[in-house]
Amino acid sequence: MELRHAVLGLLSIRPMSGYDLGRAFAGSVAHFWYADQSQIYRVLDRLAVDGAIETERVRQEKLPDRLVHSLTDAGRSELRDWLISPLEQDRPKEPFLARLFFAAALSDDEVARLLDEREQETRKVLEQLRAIPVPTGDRAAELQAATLRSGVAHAEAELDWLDDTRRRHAQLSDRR
Amino acid sequence: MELRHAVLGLLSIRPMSGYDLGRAFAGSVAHFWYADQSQIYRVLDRLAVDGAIETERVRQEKLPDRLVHSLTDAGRSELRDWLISPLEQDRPKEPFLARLFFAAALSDDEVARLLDEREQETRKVLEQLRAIPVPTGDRAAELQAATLRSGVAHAEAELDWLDDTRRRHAQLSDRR
DNA sequence: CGCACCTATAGGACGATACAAGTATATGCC
DNA sequence: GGCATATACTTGTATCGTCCTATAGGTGCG
Repeated sequence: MELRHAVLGLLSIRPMSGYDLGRAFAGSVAHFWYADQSQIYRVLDRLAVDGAIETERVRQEKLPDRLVHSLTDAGRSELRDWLISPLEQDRPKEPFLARLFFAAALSDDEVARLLDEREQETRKVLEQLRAIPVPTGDRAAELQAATLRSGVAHAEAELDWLDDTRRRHAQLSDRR
Repeated sequence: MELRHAVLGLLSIRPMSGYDLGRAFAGSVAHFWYADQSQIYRVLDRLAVDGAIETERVRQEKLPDRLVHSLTDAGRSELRDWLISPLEQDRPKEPFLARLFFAAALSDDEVARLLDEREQETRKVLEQLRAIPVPTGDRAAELQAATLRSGVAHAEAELDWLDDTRRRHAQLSDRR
């Protein structure tokens, strides 16, 4: 049900086509939400059936028509209800941490490689976050900017932790 | 497919019943993996069919029999292959950040409440992490302890970010 | 006895998801 | 024309995940 809310949220900002939504999930909200293309359209179908959105076909020159979706009052109301509802229960699934937890079967080199790979990914995420234009100007923009700062803070914490973990792991290797 | 790997990982530590696995997912690995009870048994069934585990019925006094599952060579090999395979692509789904991103429709109080609730959850997570006994003694234990330290580092980063975000939000409210 | 809780395992129904494949139009290049 | 890329939308299918339900045995309490 959660992609539904993310889509409602994006449509609250402005009316969008499925393709626009796909681009948003690949860009401006990629730091906190991923969505698969086929899922996006499925969610839109359901939202339309439920009366949460309405759809207008917009013709374009030299490009295929777009189906532009906008929130209905019901959709806006549903979004608001979700925003003020209790936070979801945290149900972590962290493959990297799982790998590290069970990594005793690996050699020191293999563990070091795992940590290196994680660092590379983390630095890449940090770059991507820094490439997202920071919204400015009003309260909505500030709230959006806060999500980017969260991403940066967590990536930086991860890099610090990686340094620490590498140091500890190296000491353990030396002692063995 | 990822719960499968987590189960293989746990069984690499020692043979366990489905119930034991359930307790591990609620306890010693809760900080990085959640698993639903019914999924656990389903995964075990599949692992057995695939030859990755073998199962022994163990009788107990005053308690029901247990079905204790242990890794086969194939299962151990599968786990190892996963551990050294490339890291999974990060596909975030962060309901809290989504809520914050789309929170312009909320009042200042409602936003503040959202941040408060997030803080409470984060403090709870921190407590839970601190309640997990820190494994010590060997390399495997150190790797496991590293995952706990990651959890703590991220929770602390989150609390810092919350302070900062609250401050910024308060300033914005004052200016409005 | 019923209830609560624990140990222990299993399945149903439904929705969500990942990954793959498909359709259509347009432009540019070989 | 075929291929690549972009814009735009759609569907198939197997698996996964959630939440609910069920079974069985044991202990302790009112």
